[in-house]
Amino acid sequence: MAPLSRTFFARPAADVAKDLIGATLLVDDVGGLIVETEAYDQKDPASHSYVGRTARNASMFGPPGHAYIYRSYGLHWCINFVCGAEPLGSAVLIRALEPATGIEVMRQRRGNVLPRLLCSGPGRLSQALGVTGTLDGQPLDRAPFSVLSRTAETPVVRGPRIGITRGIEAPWRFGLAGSAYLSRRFQ
DNA sequence: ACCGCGATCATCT
DNA sequence: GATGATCGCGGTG
Repeated sequence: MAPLSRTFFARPAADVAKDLIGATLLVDDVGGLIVETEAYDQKDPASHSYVGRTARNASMFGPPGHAYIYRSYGLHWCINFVCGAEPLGSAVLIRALEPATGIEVMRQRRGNVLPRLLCSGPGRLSQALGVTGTLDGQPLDRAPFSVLSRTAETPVVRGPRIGITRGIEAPWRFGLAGSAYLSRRFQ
């Protein structure tokens, strides 16, 4: 598995989101296989970048291959990979992982919960990997991050995104077909 | 299985 | 004062 290069991320968000399925995300050697993603871009009414650059979304307008991390509902952290060429303001939300390494650490952080609930959701996986706002804007090709390319061809399914009230029709959610670690099933 | 709700806070009206 | 790219729990069918 090779680290994903910055050029990998310098493409439209939907392309990156699809190609991230099957890749590996680690934070300080805790993480696993990416099984669910969603794409957001600046023209998208569901996107944080839709209203233009603000203090919160500044990382979305920075260089590709960096993290955009925000707080959700005042409680949870969620991690995105900034991507796209011009125009800026696009990112991929990482929604679910299949846990692979550091599972004991995940269990300590998440509480003694069923394995399939460790990383099945953007807030859950951020908690399991110890992701907080201090990593917002940090590059993905350096510690503590490691994002590694997938090793085999991967069957990808797609559908509408979850938990949004605008842009609900766009099929910009991607998943590993048949995975038991999705936050919700497709179709 | 589905539904409703409370937690908690940055951002915006 | 309301809203959200969420989660976990407790109720009901």
